[in-house]
Amino acid sequence: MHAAIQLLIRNLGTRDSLSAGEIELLGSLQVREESYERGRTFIAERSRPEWSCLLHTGLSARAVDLPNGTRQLTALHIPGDFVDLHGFTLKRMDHSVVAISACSVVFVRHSELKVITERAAHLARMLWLSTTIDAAIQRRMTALLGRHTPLERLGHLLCEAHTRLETVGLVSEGKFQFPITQAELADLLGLSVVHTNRTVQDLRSTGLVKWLGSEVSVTDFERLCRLSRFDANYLNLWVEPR
Amino acid sequence: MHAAIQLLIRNLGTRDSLSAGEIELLGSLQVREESYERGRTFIAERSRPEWSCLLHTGLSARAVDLPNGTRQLTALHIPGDFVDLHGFTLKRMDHSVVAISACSVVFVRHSELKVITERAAHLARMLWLSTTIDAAIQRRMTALLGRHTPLERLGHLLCEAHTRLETVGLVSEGKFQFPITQAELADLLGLSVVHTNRTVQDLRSTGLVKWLGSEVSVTDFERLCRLSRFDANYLNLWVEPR
DNA sequence: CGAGCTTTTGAAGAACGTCAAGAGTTGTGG
DNA sequence: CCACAACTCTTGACGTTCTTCAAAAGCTCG
Repeated sequence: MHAAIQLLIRNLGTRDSLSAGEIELLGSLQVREESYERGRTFIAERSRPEWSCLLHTGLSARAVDLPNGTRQLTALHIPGDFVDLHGFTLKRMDHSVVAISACSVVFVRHSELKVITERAAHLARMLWLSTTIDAAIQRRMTALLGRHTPLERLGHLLCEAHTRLETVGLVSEGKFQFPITQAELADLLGLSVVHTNRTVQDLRSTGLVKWLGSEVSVTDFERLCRLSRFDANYLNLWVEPR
Repeated sequence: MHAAIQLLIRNLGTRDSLSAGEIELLGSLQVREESYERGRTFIAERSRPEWSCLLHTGLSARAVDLPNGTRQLTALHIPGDFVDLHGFTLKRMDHSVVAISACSVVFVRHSELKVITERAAHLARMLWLSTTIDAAIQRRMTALLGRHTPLERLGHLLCEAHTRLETVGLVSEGKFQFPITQAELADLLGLSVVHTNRTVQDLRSTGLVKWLGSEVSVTDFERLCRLSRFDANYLNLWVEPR
């Protein structure tokens, strides 16, 4: 079984237990693996993919490009995320997907996903759940951009990254790799690069986070959550029949 | 068959054709109808509904309430929207749903939706699609708040409302009912009430829109789209096998 | 070592929020 | 049918936040 599929199983498994048959079915999916260098747009807006992609390693983001040359990154994805499952139902992309760091990505055929909806209803609901959790994350992002200060947005992003990375085993002693430039952060937070830089400095000066190069170390997660008004409820991190 | 279910069929039917059997299945769903006065929160954050709601008449919105007493409205819903289908997979609400105008709402049991996923895979994919289109709308909203001017946000909101209301037959001669206060608009656009008011006046002064009381009349949709950088692609308004 | 990125700093101006108050509108009860 | 209360919309003044522009400093990779 491909390691990316194992991450997906771990990801889904934090929301409901999967049967042996379901795990076997996921393991039997034919996958195509690709690697992309940093900055590469590997799924284009308006394209009609016949495969959905699952992030194996690295960071990727959904991007909405605007006519005036700027862009908004609307979501950040981590290993184990079934990034482009939305494309399975949407057919035509309304956004693009870019590699924030070097990425290794695994593709699954839509035709195989369709079979899952026909023969494995519970597993299909789990994949559906994966897209609705993405939507819940997107809602939180909307609220952050609409009604939160830059410092809260940045802190919230780190709280969320910390929490999600932990579920796939990519946090140790509060530390995790977070290879993203401040220009990309700016596109995520809806700020200018200059103000993003000042916000990063503000956050550093709280002492709750150490951030050197691409390594982030959260030294006081509890207080960072309070500062950022972060509450993990929306991530649905509990096991329950779905 | 309940009129709200007919609206849903019309809504889904703009994305793929439904078979007679699927329509019959939707028509056979047991529904519970409720009416709510303007301003009422009828699904609470953190609640665990066992029913999903479908908007029949009126406007409703998803709301994320913030600790400091403000809120962000993250989505606006119109008749025919299966507003709380997200709750079917999420189980516990990450946001609340409020009536923007007086609303009539129809509820469907999660247990019946579960049966659809087990016995009607294509219809289930259509419901899944409904939630991923919601997610696409949410992405657009995120981009609006992050990288668009207040005038573009407001214009885009009207373009989207116009387009979506048209698919359920609620626009005639460019006119539609849009019963929302400027305070609620402010919570949607991520602005203060004062600035929202000035933005509404800016939009009126373009002459592209007439907006008196709760009636909006778009006098030049094409130019309003260009002003707002609106492109309906993300609404998935074409029929295609899904 | 040097080119090209990334981060950082300063200064000036535009955009947006807040506060305060007046004008208009709607709904209700006498 | 009118009067009043409560909400909604509008305007002005002022302060803060954030962007833009420009440039320097630091870092990375050939």
